[in-house]
This record gives sequence, structure tokens and C-alpha cells, in this order.
Amino acid sequence: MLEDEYQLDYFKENGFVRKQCPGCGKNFWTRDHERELCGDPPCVSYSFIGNPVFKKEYDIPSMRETYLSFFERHGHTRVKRYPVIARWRDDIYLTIASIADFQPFVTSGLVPPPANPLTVSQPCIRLDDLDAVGRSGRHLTNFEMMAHHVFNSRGNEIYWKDRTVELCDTLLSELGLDLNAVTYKESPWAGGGNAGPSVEVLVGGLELATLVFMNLKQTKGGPIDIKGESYEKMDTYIVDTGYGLERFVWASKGSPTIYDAVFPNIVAGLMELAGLEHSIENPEYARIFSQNARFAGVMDISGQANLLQLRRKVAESIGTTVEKLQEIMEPVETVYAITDHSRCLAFMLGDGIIPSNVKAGYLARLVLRRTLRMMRDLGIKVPLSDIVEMQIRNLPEYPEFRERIDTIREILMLEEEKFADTIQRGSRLVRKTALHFKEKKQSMPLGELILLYDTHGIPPEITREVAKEEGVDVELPDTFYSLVAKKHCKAEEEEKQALPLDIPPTRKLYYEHPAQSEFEATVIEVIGNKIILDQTLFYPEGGGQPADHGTLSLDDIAVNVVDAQITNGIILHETDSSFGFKKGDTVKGKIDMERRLAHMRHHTATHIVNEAAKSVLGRHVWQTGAQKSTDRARLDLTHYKRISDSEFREIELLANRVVMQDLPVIIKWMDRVEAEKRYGFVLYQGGVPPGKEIRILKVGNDVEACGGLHVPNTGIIGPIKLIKTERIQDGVERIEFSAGEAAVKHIQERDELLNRSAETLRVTPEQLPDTVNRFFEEWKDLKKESERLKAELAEVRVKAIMSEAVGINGLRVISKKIPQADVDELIKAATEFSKDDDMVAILASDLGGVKLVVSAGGHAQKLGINSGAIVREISKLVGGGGGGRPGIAQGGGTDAGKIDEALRRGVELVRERVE
RNA sequence: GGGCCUGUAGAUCAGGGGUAGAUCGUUGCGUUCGCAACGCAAAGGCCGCGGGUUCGAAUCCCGCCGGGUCCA
Repeated sequence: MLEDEYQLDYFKENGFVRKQCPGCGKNFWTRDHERELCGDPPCVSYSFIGNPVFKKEYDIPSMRETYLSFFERHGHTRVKRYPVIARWRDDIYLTIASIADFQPFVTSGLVPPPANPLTVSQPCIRLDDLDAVGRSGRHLTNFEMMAHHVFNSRGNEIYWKDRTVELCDTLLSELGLDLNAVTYKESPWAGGGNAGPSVEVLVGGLELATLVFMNLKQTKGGPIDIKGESYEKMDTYIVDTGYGLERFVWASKGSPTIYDAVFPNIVAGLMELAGLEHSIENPEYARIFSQNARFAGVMDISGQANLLQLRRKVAESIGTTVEKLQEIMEPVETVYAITDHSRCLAFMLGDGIIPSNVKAGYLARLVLRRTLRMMRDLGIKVPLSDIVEMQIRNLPEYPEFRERIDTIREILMLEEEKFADTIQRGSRLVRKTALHFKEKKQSMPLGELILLYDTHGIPPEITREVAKEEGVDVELPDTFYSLVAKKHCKAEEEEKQALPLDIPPTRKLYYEHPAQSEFEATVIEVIGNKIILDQTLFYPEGGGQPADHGTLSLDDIAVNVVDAQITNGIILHETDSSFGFKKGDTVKGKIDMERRLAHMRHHTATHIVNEAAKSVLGRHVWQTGAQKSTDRARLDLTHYKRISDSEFREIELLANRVVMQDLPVIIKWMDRVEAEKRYGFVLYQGGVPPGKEIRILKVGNDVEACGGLHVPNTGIIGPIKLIKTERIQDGVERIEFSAGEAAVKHIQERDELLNRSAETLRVTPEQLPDTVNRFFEEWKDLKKESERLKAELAEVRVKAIMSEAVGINGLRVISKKIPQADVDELIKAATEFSKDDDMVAILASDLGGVKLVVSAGGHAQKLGINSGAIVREISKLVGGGGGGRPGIAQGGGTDAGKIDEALRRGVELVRERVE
């Protein structure tokens, strides 16, 4: 498998030998002919700790600069870093590698790279090994991948494997490394549908870089087999390198952990906040951590069980107990993790991720809450925003983060509050649940723990803690989080079926002649009632804009076009009739321009509202979706709190100002790379269009890549009326609005609503709020008044009717119809009666059919009188049902003519019971 | 995008087809020189909104609105 790929001339000419590692069986190249092992853990362990490999120490900025300028000197163009949130992609949320910047269009050859060859230091975020961060001594959630990339194509090769390895060697030797210490381990790489040979660059047991030579793509039935998947060669072949900036700094310092190497001052600051000694300056502690990192380097410590194993090994080697070691390690590891996570947050929030319960925002919240939890464990009382701010101040190379610091602080404060609320709410719930199991003398089962976490977000650690306070045991397995994950099976996404036909893309007349409403075209293909033309004015659904409607006609027969869809550049017109157009027919098309215009207005208005929202709410606002129709449009935006009424009005006003300025809407096709350079990723508000050329739309200050149809001037939009905001997810606000005629109609409907309401109350609309308020207050007062009167009336009635009671075996029984009394009145009276021990009251009313209430005093109940049973029985007579308790019960029915019969039957039942 | 939970007095929550409850807070009275504490009493509810089922819905069902939370 790819054997030949590693036979580089460079290796041969420079005295390398190829060896097979007896530890792992893998092949590697080295200058050191004595070397046996591949140099990669677990075959070897770290030897650079306490023994730096370069001739001097570097910090992050100096290492980064050294790297980038080295590659600049060697003919590479330095490229600005991309955001850590992968806005240009819809398959991943976070930028996980430098090559991610150039996927999918550059790597596929569709779009040329911004420079070739290029070098970049790309901040990346990976949350895969979250549990190992802090503990392993080397894992980071957030790191910079320094890289140089080359995009070769057949006939245009810049350089390939030999030069790549040579550059790596040269860089390392310039840093003062003894090249005999380097091994290049062969390690085929595959991921994301691509694959190729690759070498890992190992020094002192540490993988400093990976050099990937991406030249394969996954293809069904392809001739090359890697890890069970078949691949074929690509026309493009790409040098994809990754040099770990933090690892280089670590290797240059040889400190016990990567964290001490990368952000020593932050670690020190947090140690102080946690009230811990800065143990790393203590040689004894330093030795423990060095040992830990060395062992962790050769182990996978992702699970709790493995962690314990690590602890055992370390404890053994330094001659102490696991418990003692745990006591020393844990707080420091937590500090390391907080250090790492807070820098990760600085990048996430700095690049504009809004914490949320969905998508990238969820990942931000995940990291954020983890951090808060750990701060809580250590008793760090300062707000998280202070720590993140400390990180940002420590990153002067990222001035863009400082600009946003106020927003970032606010977001963090709000998030911290939210989490505190969740914890507080959670503790109460846990306490309650715990008490429940305490009563049963049981420990809290796992299912309950999962429920608390899954539905209420209460971390199991906190559940255990709180339950313990109540004296209830909790089973918390190591594999808790994976058990939760197992509960959530993922749904399979449906696959779009491709057109099997070999048809050229439809010519898009709607871009060429946006104002035109009629056209002629030739029928290319007919599939049922779907028609493909050589060219069309019909806009197919896309970018949140619905398809055009209209007609297609041949001679004087016309069919309606009810939908248009585009697949791979081919536009399908769906008609409402299967009228037989044939291949080759020349047809006339006519667009429903009223519908089209409404869409255009809403579409241009969407851009304007988006920009207005950004001005009012802040530059962190990002469009996450939009949908237009003829009478309204909606726009989803990232924002960390609800839009207030005044912000709502402000957005509306700004949007209408842009309309009134009657600005031209400028559309032009631009080279993608150039457009990205000029405008940045704000272009991609509504998604990422494919292709080398993208359509750029400018309205006022708003610039976006957009494939939709727009009005030529903003004035044509007419009024923009914001209708409402809705929080569709945490961190995502939806604004609904109408534009043009639809807006006017909406305003009119509003007025109508007001006028009608005002008319009902005989007041002017201006007086409506006060009047409604008065009515509501009065209604409440009257309700109370009525309650009071009913109670009073009941008392009076009871006194009046009491004399009508019939004596039955020592009981006094009342049966009485009270015309038009409601259930409430009957109940009040019945209750009043049953205050006397020997009373049984059977009351009825003919309100809305029949209402029945029976009550029985204490003595009567003892004699076996059950109001519920009586009601159940007599309700049947009036065509209904009923029930209740022995003391009082109610029922009813529909047949008012049977009331007297029901009352008689009630008395009979009492008699039967007691005689 | 897919789940799950939730909305009852100013606050925290119970109830879960049959007269809306508790605790805290509020107000008044008592005790006190005054306060705290205590005792007694009262006020305070469209039981989120709209439909449906039912003699009867805070309670069951459907939809909407709001809040929470997990997963991708």
C-alpha cells in the first residue's frame, strides 16, 4: 500500500536509511543508522522534556514569525489566517486544520488558491480529546497549525515530496536541531474523501509535524485501496503540511507540559487565583509532571480507566501512592485545562461565535460550561470574562479580538449567569429527586442521572455532589458521557437524486435580462411534467428565494409553471399539466412579474435589514438563514440576547432610510479569491456558493455573495415593516418583515385591528391601552365581587331551604332545584349544607343543560352515603355523567326535563342506603 | 436539523379530570420604648394563549407562544 510513494530521491541522496520499527512494525527513514525504533510513542517516550531540542527557546510569536519568514524566504507567500469558525464551509463548524481553509473548492481545483505556494499559521480548534486536555500534558483544544501548502496540477507542478521534506529538514537545522535526531515515519493518511502518503516528523518522541501528500480521492471501484476504501489518483496533487506551533515552542523549552511552555504567565495567574503554589517551580513537582507527561505521551488516556492506569504508573515511578499523586495532580491539571479552554474561548468568541444550543454556538457553550465547572471545582471566584480578557491581552498578534472585547465580556457575563441559573435550578431538582430515593432507601439509579443531564443539563458530578449532601448514593460510571451519546441515534440524511442525463447547463436569462418578462426557448428534455429548456427566465428556488411562476406556451396552448428547481446548473420547470411538449419544440415563456417583483423586493430588503441589524446590534451578528415569499420574509441572525423593542424600531428605521436614499443595487461577478480578499467572509451570509466566479451584490454598506434576483434601486422596495422577532434557538433571533405592497397591506391590517378593537369599546385607538387596562381591572374586581356574592347567596339559600329537609333515619336530606344557578353556586350551597353532620344535599340547576351537585356531612358519610356514587347514578338519568368524593361530588347532563326525576332518584338512593 | 423537559400567587414550587394549595415575601393587628423574633389575620391567581374531548379541564389531546436542556 503506497510503498513506492516513500522512495524519495531526497532520502537517498542525503544518507537516510529506511528501517522497520520492531515496536510497531511501521517503516521510517532516518539519518541515524544506529536507530532502531520509529521515534513515535508508544515505541519511544519523550526525551525532550528537560532537554530542549533547539538551540534557543522560543515563545509563540517568535516561533510563528520564524516559521513564516523561513517559508517566505523560500519562495512562499504569507497568507492571512482564516477564522476558527469555518464560515466558508457547510460540512464542518470549526477550522480543524490549515488545509480546511482551502476545502472544498481550492483542493478540488475549481478555485485557484490565494497564492501558490503559500504559508500560513492557522488557529485551529479540535474538541475530540476534551477529556485529555490538562491531563496528558500535550493536548490542546486550540492550537495553531503552521503550514506550507502547494497546489499542483498535471503539467503545472511547483514542488512535491522531495522539496517538502528538504524544506522541513532545512527549517529544523536552522532551528539548531541535530538532524540525526529526526525520523520520518511513513503513515498513509486518509480523511474527508481524500487520501495520500504522508510522513510524520518525529523528534525526541514528539510529533512536530506531519507532511501529507494528498493525491487520491475516494472513488467507487478505484484501483487503490486504503483502509478498506477505494481511491483513484486526482488531477491535482497537494502538499498539505502541518507543523504544531505549540509543540515547537514546547520542544524549544523542554518544559514538563505544553501548557507551561505556551502560556506560562496565564498558568501562573490562574494558580494564584486558585490559591495554589506555582508547583512547577518546585523541582519535586516538576519531576512529577515530567514523568506524567512522559507516560501520558505513550498512552491513550481518553477514559477514566486509562487515567487511573496512568496515575498508577506515575505513582510507581516516583514512589508514592495513587491517592497522594491524585491530590497533587488534579488541581494543577484543572488549571491547565482552564488555561487551554479560556484561550479556546478567546478565539471562538473573538471570531464571532455566539454561544447557543445549536451548531458552532453549542460547541462554544460546551467549552464555556466546562470551564465554569472547573473554575467552580477550584474555587476560582473571578468572572470568566476576566480570564478570557487576560488571554486576549496576551494575544497582541490578534488585535481584532481586542476590538470586540466589550461584546465578548457581555456574552461571557450573560453565559455565566445562565449557567449559574441552570445549576441553581438543577440543584433544587436534584435535591428533590434525591429525597425521593432517600425515602425509598435506594441509591439514585443511572437512568435518573442521565435524565437530569440530558433534559436539564445538570452535570453528573454536580448531581452526585448534591445527592451526597442529602445522604444518597449515586452510581456514576466512567463511561457516562458515551452512554448519553448512545441514547441519541442519528437520523440518516436523505440523498438528493442526481439527474442521470447528460445535458448542458441551462442558460440563465434571468441574470442577463432581469427586467424582461417573456422569452423564447427550445425544449431540451421532457420528464413527465418537468421540462428542461436550453435557456430560461424562470428563477429556480435558491438562496431563500422561491421559484418564479408563469406560463410556457406553444402556439396558443399554455401551461402553468408552478415550480423551478436547479440541479447541477440544469433548471427543471415543473408544470401543472402533462401537456405534451416535445424535444425540439420552440416555446414561449412568460413570467408572473407581480410575484417576481414581490420576491425581489423582499430579497433586497433582506440584505438591507441584515445590515441594519448589524449596525444596531453589533458586528457579531451573522445571518444563519433567510426565507422570502411574496408577502413576507424572515431573516435568522446570531445574537446573544433578545432584540429589545427599541432595537427593533431602530432596525426598522435604519432599513427604511436605506430605502429612502434610493441607492443603486450593484451586482457584479468577481473572482472568488479577490472578492474574499477585498470583503472577507462576511460575503457568505446566506451560504457558500460554488465556483471560481461568484456573484457579488452591494446594497449600501452590505456586500454579500448572492445568487438571487434584486430590484435595481432600493427605492423600488417601498416601505419595510418589521413584524416581529422570535427566538428560534438560544443565540439565534428571527426577524420577520414585509416589504413593498405587502408591507402596506400589513400596516393596513394592523390599523384595521386597532380600529375594530377601539370601536368595540367606543374609544379612539389612542385610548385603547388605558381602556383595555381599565376593563381588565374591572373584570377582575367583578369576578371577585361575584365570588363573594355567590358565597353570601349560598348562605342565605341554605337558611331558606333548610326547613324543606326530609328526615330519613336520622339524616336530613335536601333535594332542590335552583333555577339558572351555576356549578359554583351549587357547590357553595352544598358545602354550606354539609357543614352539618347529618345533612345530605342534592342540588340541581338547569343552566346549560343540567348541573348536579351532591354533598354529605360527616355523619352521613359514616352511614355510607357517598356523594360521588349518588351523582354518578343520577347523572345518567339526565343524559350525562359525574363523580367526585364522598363529601362532595358534581355531575350533569343535557336533558333538563328529567331534573325532578333525578332529584327523586337521589333521595331514593339515600333511603336505600340507610334503611 | 432531531429529541427530551417545562410554563400554577411577587419568588420558589406542590397538585395532575370534580370548590386552586404550601413555603417565603407583602400588608394589617397583637406583643415591644423601638427593632428582631414570635402569634393572629388579610390581600394577592385569565393555572402561558387558542382550539378539541367531557356533564365538568389547571389537569387529557392538538396547535401556537415563552423558557430550559441534550445530541449532530
